[in-house]
Amino acid sequence: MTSQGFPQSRRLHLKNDFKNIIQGGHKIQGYGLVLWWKPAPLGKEDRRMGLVVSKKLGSAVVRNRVKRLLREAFRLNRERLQSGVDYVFSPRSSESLATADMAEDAVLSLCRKAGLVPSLTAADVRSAQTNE
RNA sequence: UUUGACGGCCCAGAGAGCCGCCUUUGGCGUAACAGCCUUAGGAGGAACUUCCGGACUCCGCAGGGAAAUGCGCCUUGCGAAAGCAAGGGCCGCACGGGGUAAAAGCCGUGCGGACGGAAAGUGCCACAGAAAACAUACCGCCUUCGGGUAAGGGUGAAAUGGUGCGGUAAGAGCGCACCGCGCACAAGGCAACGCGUGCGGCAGGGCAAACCCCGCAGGGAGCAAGGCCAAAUAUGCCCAUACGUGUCCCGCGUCAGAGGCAGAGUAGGCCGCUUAGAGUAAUGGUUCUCACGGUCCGCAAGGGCCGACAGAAUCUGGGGUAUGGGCCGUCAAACCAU
RNA sequence: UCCGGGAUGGUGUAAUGGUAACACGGAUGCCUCUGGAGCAUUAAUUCUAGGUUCGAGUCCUAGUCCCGGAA
Repeated sequence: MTSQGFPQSRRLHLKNDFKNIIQGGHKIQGYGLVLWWKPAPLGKEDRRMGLVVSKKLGSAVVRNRVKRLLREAFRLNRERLQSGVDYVFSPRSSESLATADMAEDAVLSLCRKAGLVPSLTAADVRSAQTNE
């Protein structure tokens, strides 16, 4: 079950990374989210993910809640997403991301819309999970 | 017993499975990271607010004084300080009693009070009004026509004490009684204060959360404080080599910079920093069982749904605010029993 | 995290403690054949709650929200 782990190397935490992805990557909105994505630098086959949460979203409790749900949604569905890509999510509405199911739906739907969910891979992963 | 008000105290659901996160112990692993196994720990009563303190750090500073600024009834206790608590005094408001022609003074209960000074000075007091503090005072009243007067009228938040009797040309503390007020003495009290006695016909409007005066406190900034290490680039110095001078060496001079050093210091890193200790920021997700509370459905058994306020960032003492539940005490009302 | 500043019609700004003013915009009416222009009228919990004061947008206290600075 190591595929579901979410160590620090799979997260974005440098200011320059965020700058590059947001300014030089693709952008798509929907489901109460904004997603920027960009192919990762050479040699990085994994999927990395970052979060940008504005203070306008709500109090510290609300912001923490949304961050945790989005992190969980990404962690559980990481294998379905296109590899070798850096993802940056920014929630715009706390109401449309109130529960874990909603956050998972939003992340998957938005990535599918962006063409970042290879359908074959998704089926493979699903069958692999049921086999386990 | 129930409900409500006030005051005080306590908790901030519990257990288990799976998937994860942060810090950390000991190993494996790596050039160094990464990664894997393992040990221990991981949000609050308000962590919120940033309204007052303190520690700590840097800057300033001989000593003294003053200013900005803040605080302000008294005593005691706790405290480093801010502040908190208890008791007392005085003032205001409400209710009740008593009193009166009607009030007030008086007594009791409850609630509230940022509660030193307005006879040190300055300033402001709209509109209305004759006049808002300096009285040559309007209408009026009286008159011996020089003047006297502040009763009555009206304005206003506020008008140079109030009520009654006497008195007078008309009036007026002009005189008297009661009340109010000021000053002195003063039983008592640690004190704030003040039982009471005497004197004074009355000085005196309000605002100091206006400037100000008095007393007390009182340097400034804040962990993004501050300290350490330190690429690149620029600067300075040294210097192998090269060139010039010179017959040659030493020496002197010049250019370039492969090299070395220097102080300052940017990017960056570390310390400050924590038996939670981050630097895109951990403390989570999900399933089951039980408990508590609320709500809905149901005659009932039972079942469904929901779970307050809120998230550490140098540490720490208070104040304030938000909020779910429980316990205790006091008071009030209703019901039941005697 | 630490430290500053602010809040007045829909918007941008005024207002020695004394009737909340101005510009633009909105609505209604007049004028016009209709529209524009013009004229008239109209709309404010001065962020909220207490307090000081005769009287508070202004002074004081507490809270809410917004903006800014510091690596």
